[in-house]
Amino acid sequence: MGIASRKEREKAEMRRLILDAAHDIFKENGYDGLNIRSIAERIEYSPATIYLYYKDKNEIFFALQYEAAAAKRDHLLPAASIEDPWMRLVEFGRLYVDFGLKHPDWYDLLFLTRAPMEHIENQDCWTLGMATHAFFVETVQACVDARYFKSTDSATIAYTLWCHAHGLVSLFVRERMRMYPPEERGELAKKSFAMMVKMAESL
Amino acid sequence: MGIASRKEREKAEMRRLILDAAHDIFKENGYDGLNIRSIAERIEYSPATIYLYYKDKNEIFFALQYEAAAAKRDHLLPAASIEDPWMRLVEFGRLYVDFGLKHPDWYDLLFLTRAPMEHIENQDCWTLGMATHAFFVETVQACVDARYFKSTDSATIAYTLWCHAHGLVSLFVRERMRMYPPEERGELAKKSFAMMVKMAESL
DNA sequence: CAAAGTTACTGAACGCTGTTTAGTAAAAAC
DNA sequence: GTTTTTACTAAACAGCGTTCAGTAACTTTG
Repeated sequence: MGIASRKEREKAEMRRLILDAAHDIFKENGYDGLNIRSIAERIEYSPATIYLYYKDKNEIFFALQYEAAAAKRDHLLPAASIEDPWMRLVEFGRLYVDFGLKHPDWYDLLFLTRAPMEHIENQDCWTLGMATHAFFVETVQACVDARYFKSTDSATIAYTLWCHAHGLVSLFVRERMRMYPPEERGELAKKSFAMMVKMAESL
Repeated sequence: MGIASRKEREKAEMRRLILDAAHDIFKENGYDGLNIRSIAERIEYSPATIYLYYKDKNEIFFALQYEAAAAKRDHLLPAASIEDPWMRLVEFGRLYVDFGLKHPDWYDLLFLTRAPMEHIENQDCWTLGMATHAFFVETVQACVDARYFKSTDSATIAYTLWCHAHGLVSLFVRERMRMYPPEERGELAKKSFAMMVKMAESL
């Protein structure tokens, strides 16, 4: 029992060690700088060893995505405690955009990476993301229930708001805003968010 | 003179040959399937020959981006002839989303690829994209001038509309809509676009 | 405690990328 | 006809994800 459980613990520790290294490298050098050999070098093991703990690079990628999803959830958490559904929705949106602009690499990992989406539905990161998304949709539904909107199509409302926020962050993250001077971009994002809130009020 | 100009012509033809091959491979196998060796094989030259006509893969990538930008411009062209600025704006938006959903690979190439953005401002594809973007902003301005909106901040209006359209297409292209059944996605996109139009009317 | 069996790890390789270099054969210039 | 320039390629390099045979340490067994 003792030895078996120690082995199990060591296995988990090693997986953690690998993931932490991957995490650090990703933060320092982005997705492109992250490769098996760089992880191996950092933890002072051979590249082959990585494969004894993770099936392939995708598995590490999914684990990283989970970290990002958890960070996003934590970032949005303060909004959850706001009583008024409309205020909660606005703050949720503000924090969503804030997360994207503050952590472009993580937002990228979560929403803009092409990577291995094949079976992402079965991954923890997807489950976690879904929970956050469900909370968002529920908040919109709460607004509908409280007659904050004329429209009652909460699904479309939620989706439309998400499209705007996601588009806003995506244009930032993938640097498609070069037609606007860098110093104006933040202001423009704020104005656009405010405009969207205003528009939603008269929805 | 004769020989020099023939050589020049042959050089241009070869560049065209390479680009067409790259274009076909991209359409068939996506960005990931596109590599120097596959281009070389298709045109029946050695990989090294490619480098006599294009500095590196990025240069081919930029040329492809230009093709995509041209295809997008052509797709949006029908909107340009609509007299009424508001009708023109709505049709422009509709066609923009339509282009993204019909040609996800090209939209990806234009707006979602991480790739070499360093000096894209100097590239033809950027210039072309800017022209299209300028037309869009001008249309919004025309709407403002014709008092279609209460707000007069045309820059923010244009940006907000773009964010929504871009977000909508991006979520499709990068497959982040798996929480919605496939058969509902198209309908949801349509509803969301209609909602955004409605919201813009009361802007 | 020693022998046998199992586990953890690695060096070296494979096949795939983008890219460079040295060399060759044909075309052009003289 | 000789020399120079051009067009092209085979082979290699470095870096990637991944696999495999082999080794050394640890665990179990007698």
